[in-house]
Amino acid sequence: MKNRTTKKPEHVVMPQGCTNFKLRTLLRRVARVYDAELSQAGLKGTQYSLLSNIVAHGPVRPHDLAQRMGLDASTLTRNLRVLTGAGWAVQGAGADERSRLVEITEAGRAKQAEAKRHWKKAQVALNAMMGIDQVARLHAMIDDSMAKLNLQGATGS
Amino acid sequence: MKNRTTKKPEHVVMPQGCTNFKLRTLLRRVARVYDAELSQAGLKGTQYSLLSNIVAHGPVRPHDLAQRMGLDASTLTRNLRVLTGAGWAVQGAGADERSRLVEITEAGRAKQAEAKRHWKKAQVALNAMMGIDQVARLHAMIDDSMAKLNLQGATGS
DNA sequence: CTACAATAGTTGCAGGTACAATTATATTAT
DNA sequence: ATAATATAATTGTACCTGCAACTATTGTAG
Repeated sequence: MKNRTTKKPEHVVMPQGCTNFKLRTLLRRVARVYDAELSQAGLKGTQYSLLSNIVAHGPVRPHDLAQRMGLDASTLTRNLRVLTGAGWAVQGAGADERSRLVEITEAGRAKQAEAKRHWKKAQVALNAMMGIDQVARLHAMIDDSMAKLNLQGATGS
Repeated sequence: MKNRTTKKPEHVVMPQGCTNFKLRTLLRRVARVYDAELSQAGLKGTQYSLLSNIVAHGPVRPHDLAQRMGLDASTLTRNLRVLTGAGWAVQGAGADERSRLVEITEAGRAKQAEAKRHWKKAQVALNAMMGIDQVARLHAMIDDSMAKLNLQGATGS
């Protein structure tokens, strides 16, 4: 008899389970890989991301930084506090009296460079564990998902 | 002339960017959809997941619950505290003197049932925003990724 | 000029997360 | 039986996260 599974159906199955939970679980698992490696440079994955973003796009206003990273402004305030406390970034005066400008310090630039080597090792390790094709497809899917969600989230007025 | 793109290449592009950061950003965005809806039942997405897991698999040992959900045991201790504090779950004596048994209460069962309607609305909303095929593919990719990561993570000795 | 609205950043609150260390109990080797 | 080891849960510490409310400043309508 013919194998039914070989005839792939156009009608895709309804998604089973909770996207939120699945995503959360995967993030926890993935973050462990990065955190284990980055801890050797004294950083968490979140801190590395923030530091790198400042290196790449600073000097920058907190507001724009939060926007770019998809963070709540209040979260950024606190995450930034860790970096400034370590002397890796500073808050200067902005064009406005109400805004500031976040800048990287020399120590911050050095720390980011050091941590980048560890980040690379973690990324390569993940690529090896998941398969490089799978990682590339995951990235593409995340990018696409973000684009669609941000479209819907924008106030269309 | 022939279209080059129709000849799909075996060599896939190197993944660009940081999987950890991308995943984290997407989770934050997705969690907003669920949390906004679930807040109408007085729950966070994480609490709903935990509550549902206890409903589905309880009575259960904290250790097994943490394992099943991919949570650190210490995290579970604290997350559980929220549910027991609200009277949605209780910790009974386990078979052992060192272990416990987590059980749902009637109030907990009712709350989960109430919250499930909101969860469903959030999931349907996400399906609509991202496209149902995309969500199904994302789920499949997450499941596959988790399987590969957990294989590598297991101590092969 | 003044009331009102928009923008930028912070704080209060509540909770999520994990690693290291600790406490208590149970199992196993000698 | 006792010491060494393994298992289960918790606590200490530090950080991540977002919503609501607040302060301060800037922009705008009257």
